[in-house]
Amino acid sequence: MKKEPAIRELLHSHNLRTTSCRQGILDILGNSSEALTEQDIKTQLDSQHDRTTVYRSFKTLIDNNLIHKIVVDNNLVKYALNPKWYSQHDHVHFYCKQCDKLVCIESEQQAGIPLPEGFSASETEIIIKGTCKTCTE
Amino acid sequence: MKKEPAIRELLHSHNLRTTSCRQGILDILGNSSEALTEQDIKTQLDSQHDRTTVYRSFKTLIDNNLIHKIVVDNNLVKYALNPKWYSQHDHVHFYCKQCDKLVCIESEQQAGIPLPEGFSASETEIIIKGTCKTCTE
DNA sequence: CTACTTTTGCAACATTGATGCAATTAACAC
DNA sequence: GTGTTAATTGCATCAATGTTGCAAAAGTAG
Repeated sequence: MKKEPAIRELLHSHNLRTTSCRQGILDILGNSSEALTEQDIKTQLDSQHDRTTVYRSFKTLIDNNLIHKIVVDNNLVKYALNPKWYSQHDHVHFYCKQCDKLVCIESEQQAGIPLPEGFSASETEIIIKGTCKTCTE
Repeated sequence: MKKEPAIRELLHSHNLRTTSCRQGILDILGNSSEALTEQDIKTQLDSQHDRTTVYRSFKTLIDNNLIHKIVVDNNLVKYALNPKWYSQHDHVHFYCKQCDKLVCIESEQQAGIPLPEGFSASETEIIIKGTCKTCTE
């Protein structure tokens, strides 16, 4: 759970001003164990903001590597705070088809998919779909 | 390279009528070694079709597992014919950051990403980004 | 508090996904 | 080939989202 001074500091360290929209987004995502949709976040924001402002806030935060965006099934869009291990490991997302939840999973193990001759990989995006723990029980 | 009778037969086996739009899309994708954007396909179609028709044709073909859709970087959308091995193996896409090409890669090896307790996977979507053979040379 | 720079809100526009409905077309039987 | 029927198209229309320009408002440093 991120507190205001921490958020302020985080933004400041990226040369970003502390605005209620950015602060709210980071706070909401920081308190969530799963990725959230734009709607989820908008309804949780205490102050109303223009659509463009929210859009630009997402963009700024993404550009500064504070959050990231995940698209599932080509149309479901969710956002998540970048975890501490964000850049160290392969980034894997798990999507539960039953409850629609999307969570980030730390994967220390390289996926290790063999590529044809001459191809070289720099990034790998993985979305695993299935059933989460809660829905299995 | 798919010929018209083959396409007709393919559509028929899925209880779909042979329309010039569907036929055109399948023909174009069948002759392409890479995934194409909606624009790519539209410009290659000989007859003009309404936006909705093309949209619905994609939808129908996707629903019937004849083609699939790939989203890269959350905004680039491409379509590809479903290869013969489509359902047998993990489906891996390779996206070349330099030339923007997107190709399907057959991956016999399971990605084998470890999931937390209680989570079970049914599908895995993988996009590998990097440099393709042509751009490396 | 002031000055300066960033950020917001609004207008505006493009693209894409999606649906209802009447007109058109494909497929099948004859 | 013609006719019948059901699928498909084209058009209108709407919602959601991405994007930009610009003047007003707000954040920050001194």
